[in-house]
Amino acid sequence: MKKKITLKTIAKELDVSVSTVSKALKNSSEISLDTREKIQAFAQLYNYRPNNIAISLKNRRTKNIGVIIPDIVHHFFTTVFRGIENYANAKGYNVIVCISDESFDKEVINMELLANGSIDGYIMSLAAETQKKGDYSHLISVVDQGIPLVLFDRVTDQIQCDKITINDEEAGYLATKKLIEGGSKHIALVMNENYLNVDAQRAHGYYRALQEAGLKVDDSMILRLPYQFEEEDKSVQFFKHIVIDGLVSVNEVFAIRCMKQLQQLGKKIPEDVAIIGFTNGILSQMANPSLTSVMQHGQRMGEKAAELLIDRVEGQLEDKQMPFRSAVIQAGILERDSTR
Amino acid sequence: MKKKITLKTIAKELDVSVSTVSKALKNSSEISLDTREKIQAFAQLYNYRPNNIAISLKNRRTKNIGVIIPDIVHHFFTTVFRGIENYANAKGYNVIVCISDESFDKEVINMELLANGSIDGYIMSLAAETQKKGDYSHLISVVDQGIPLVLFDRVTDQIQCDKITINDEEAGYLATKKLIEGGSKHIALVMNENYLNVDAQRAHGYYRALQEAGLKVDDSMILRLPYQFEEEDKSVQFFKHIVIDGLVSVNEVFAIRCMKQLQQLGKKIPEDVAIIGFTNGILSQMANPSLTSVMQHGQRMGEKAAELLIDRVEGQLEDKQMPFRSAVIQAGILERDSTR
DNA sequence: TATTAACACGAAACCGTTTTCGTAATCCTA
DNA sequence: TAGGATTACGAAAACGGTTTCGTGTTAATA
Repeated sequence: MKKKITLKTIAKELDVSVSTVSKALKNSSEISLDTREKIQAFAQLYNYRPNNIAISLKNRRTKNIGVIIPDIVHHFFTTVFRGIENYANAKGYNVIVCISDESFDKEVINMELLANGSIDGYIMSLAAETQKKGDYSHLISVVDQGIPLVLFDRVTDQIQCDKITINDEEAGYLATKKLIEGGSKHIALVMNENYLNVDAQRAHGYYRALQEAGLKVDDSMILRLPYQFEEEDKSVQFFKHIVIDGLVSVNEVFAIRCMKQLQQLGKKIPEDVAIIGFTNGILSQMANPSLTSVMQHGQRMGEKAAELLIDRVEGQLEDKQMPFRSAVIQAGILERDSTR
Repeated sequence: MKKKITLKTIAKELDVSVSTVSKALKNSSEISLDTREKIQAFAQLYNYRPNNIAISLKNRRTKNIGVIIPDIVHHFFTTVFRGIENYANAKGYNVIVCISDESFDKEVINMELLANGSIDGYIMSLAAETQKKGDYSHLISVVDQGIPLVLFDRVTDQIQCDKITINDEEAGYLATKKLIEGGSKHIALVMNENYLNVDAQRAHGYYRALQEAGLKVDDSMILRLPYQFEEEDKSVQFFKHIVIDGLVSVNEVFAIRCMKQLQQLGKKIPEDVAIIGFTNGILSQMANPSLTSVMQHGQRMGEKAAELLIDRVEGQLEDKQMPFRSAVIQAGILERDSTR
């Protein structure tokens, strides 16, 4: 087992000072070519790599970014994460991930865990519980300390920071309009039983489209589901009692779950009921019939989030004053076989 | 914006030495009760938190673990990751994730990125390209340096380290046997076109089950697919030319893809063709009919991997000599509606 | 030949902790 | 009251780098 090699080791071995070694390895012209070559050769031979931690301490920055997301087993977050990782790695940053599991407490603990110098900034999407509770003190504290923070998808007005979302209201509107254009008149909306700002936005769009088309807006057409699948699902009762010919879902999981139940009730998709979901994941692709869905461009969102964060982190180094930015990614509809 | 507060700040403010502050905050009896209380109160008031980086440098350990996986948009890896994160966080460790994207070069770069003190150890699953290439020098180098390494799922005999897998051969055997017991006689096997040790193991099990049942083993019954979906899929031709009544797939994505194509050819599942897949993900649950599958217990695997790694990291601190361990998680079959 | 400039390198401070060791001041004991 | 023991704290080294500022030696200039 090889021992770790440090500047000190090299210095001792070559009988020069630590500073000389450091400079030589940076190819500083302050050091004679002879010495430089000798030191570099030695370092190469023993495969010297500077200790990141020491450099972090010295520079007061880690080149790590912290990502806190509600869930990882979820196609949308997974694609966002891939985007973040992509961009960050290209810029020489590492990504530390924590999962809040939709829990407020876990979110707070995770932020604490990363707070003390482990990272240069956060990228987050709020836990459902946090949004419900409306308690953002942990975020405020971070922002107060001047630690860069980027919020994506599940954002809040309560915090002043960089944000990145899709145009949820409009996407909800367009999705609903798509069904209306296909001839649907009784359109259900399926959303999370927990309050989420994105769901609320999408619901606005849904309402707007209905009103514009002169269709009746009726709260009994709204189905709220838990994210975890339960056997005696509320949706079973819902579909038995409510007659619909269209369905908008705020995510693909609910859409597919509902599609299956409608099929079991003998409905044909899209002939009897047209369905459109959010999140264009593997589930949407593989469903039978495949699901028309709103593309959220998760990867692009992740890349943009990382870009905003790293911009700010590096801006801070030069004492640059930057206003907070809000980027909006335009969602698009990918038409497949579940709509007409 | 609040300035960062350090031991030095406190020391200066309270007119004591840094060492006194440090000890007082650890409640050392070396410091008088009076002074201790004063310092603790001050620290509390200004919300002092020790700098993790400085502690890492001092302790020569980071409490970070590096995870390198081929893909994150993949249910199995995602659940393993959740298990790792779970266990690690509970032990006070952070998780840094890198994605190799099945590429050898990226794997090497990612390892390098984390190599120099950023983490206390690695948890990895090999990229397809790495397994194909058979070049493990980057892993050898890590092991040589005495950095703990745990390999999961996609492992190799070439490296001496802790490993964790499922009983792939047997799972392949049982899956195939399940179809045979359901009456299937012409069973296809679908696997990745890239070489993966897990696929090879599962294929062994498949062969063994066929032989045991006296069924013909025929390489034309093996379909190799790219992980990325392509429109003019090889499988189309395959299913047109080969008559089958059973299908074993090494993952759920291939299984669902094939199921859909068979359905389009007018086959009934499971009456005409029974299907069983690996990876019990959301896709399997939501498919129509739902997919019988081999549960890989990804989360448990992740937890176990983290346990092995942290054990070794902390064992190293006490100079404990530990033999390398290989844990095997028993896979199980979850029967749903795609088999008879 | 005296003065200065250029060159090549080292000492030391610094980043924020922890920890060992030393030492004044007080206390107890014989 | 001299002696050792105890208490309460500080100085300094260490972790592994970077960087500023000297400084001794040689080379160039007047």
